[in-house]
Amino acid sequence: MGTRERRAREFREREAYLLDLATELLLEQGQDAITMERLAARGEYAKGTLYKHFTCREDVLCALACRRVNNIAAMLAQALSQVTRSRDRVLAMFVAYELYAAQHPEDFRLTLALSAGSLTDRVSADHLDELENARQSVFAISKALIGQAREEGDLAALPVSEDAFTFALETACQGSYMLVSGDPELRRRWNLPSGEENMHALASMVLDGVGWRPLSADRDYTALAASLRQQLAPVVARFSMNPGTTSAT
Amino acid sequence: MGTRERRAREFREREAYLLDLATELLLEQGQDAITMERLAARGEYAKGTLYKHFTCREDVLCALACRRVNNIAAMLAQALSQVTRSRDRVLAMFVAYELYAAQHPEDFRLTLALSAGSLTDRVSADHLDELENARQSVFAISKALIGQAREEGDLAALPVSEDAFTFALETACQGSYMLVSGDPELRRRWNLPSGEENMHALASMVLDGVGWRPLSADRDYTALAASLRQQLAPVVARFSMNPGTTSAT
DNA sequence: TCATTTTGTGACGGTGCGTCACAGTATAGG
DNA sequence: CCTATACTGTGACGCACCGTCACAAAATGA
Repeated sequence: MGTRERRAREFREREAYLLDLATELLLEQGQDAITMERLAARGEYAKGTLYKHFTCREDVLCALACRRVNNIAAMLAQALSQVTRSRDRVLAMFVAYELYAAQHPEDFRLTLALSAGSLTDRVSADHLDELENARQSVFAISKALIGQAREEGDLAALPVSEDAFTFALETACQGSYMLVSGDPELRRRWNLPSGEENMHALASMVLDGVGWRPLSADRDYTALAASLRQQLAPVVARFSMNPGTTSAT
Repeated sequence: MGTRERRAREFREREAYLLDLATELLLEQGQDAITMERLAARGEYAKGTLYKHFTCREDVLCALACRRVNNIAAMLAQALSQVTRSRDRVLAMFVAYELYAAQHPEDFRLTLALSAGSLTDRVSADHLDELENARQSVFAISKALIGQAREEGDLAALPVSEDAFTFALETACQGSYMLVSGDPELRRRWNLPSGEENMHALASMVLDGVGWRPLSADRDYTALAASLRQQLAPVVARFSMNPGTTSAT
């Protein structure tokens, strides 16, 4: 009698169910609406049961963020498969990020909220680990791109370690979306042609600065970005935020 | 009889007093400790009075952030006055930011928390405006540097508008500190030589990429950064977070 | 069938928010 | 100096949410 296994499975399924509920709340009313109270009221389990899965409210947000980050990683992987040359792929990554951010501003809000409070204290070690792993898988994508570029001879020397460069790329990307999504008016105030254009310009500068070939002088990345935007829109849209996307089956 | 004026002055003084209290709470117990409840309990005014000044809790955080941003702007201005050449000054700005971030991690937390929730709804228009102005004054510093570089012929052409470039610089800087201060373990996991070194490397890449002279090949910015770090430490420390720093007198 | 273990519950004490009717105090006019 | 009026300050109140815990219900297996 596999009682043990069945119990474990049911537990996982219920967690997925609860996270689906949380996702609904997030989409309908924003992250502040994700409360233990409402989760219990809307779903079929009482508050006490919720605390069998999550140590606290932040733990729910953390688990939710984890799903999202995994989803982003999958989305990026798919987007990158559309082009071949390493620098084109970097651009594809930026474009995909941008499209995703436009479709799911709440995702970034979630990330910010988690960064703002100190997680480590109250969140369960399990969910924290899971989130960290998910983040690693996103970073791994950038890192693989750098590896590819070096192999193919498009990127000769780096002034810093590959890890540090990976980190810098991600950092710049997320920082930009933070400012933009944090205050939608910011873009207007600063006469930024558009969030996208700005990001690509920054990316161009960094990549040119580091000598990642073909340099922007040798290839029309603006045009490429435009066409990628067309091409990737449906791909990104497929990774929407509807509940269950990343649930176990 | 300047009754009107006196009242207005007293009002401003009380607001400063309340923000001093909030700062104490922030320093002692973190931003979650800043509640209307405790502010009223610790200070000499009742809750109802607090709501004469602030529309809600977030409004307090907003006003507090405003003070901080102004303080950072002042600090940066001072730091930049230590060197003359434009690109050196950019480096000084990065170093100053870094030193400040190390000394006041709570500042960044505050910024993140404000970006995570939608301010515009509940925060008073006054405080929001003030915060926006404060931010502008920080951006203005970066922008002035770009102006200087162009005037002096150290920066020929930009692939984007000056505003966009300014924005990109700030963005990258803040994004990095977000990731680092959000999760102190991140640095360790990624074998980042150090947060500073990483930031400077990124800055170097961007500045080289955009052709801001002298290029890093022509000048030892690593050594300059190290010496700036020594030189600026006491300057930055002077702009500490003790209450009243930015109060009206 | 029933003792035992596991799972699920929701009432409870506590904290914090934002409001509002009222108490207290200053101002100015008589 | 007194009083009517306007302004300022208050804290109790209703509400929402958190996280806990003693107990109820159900599943297990002997």
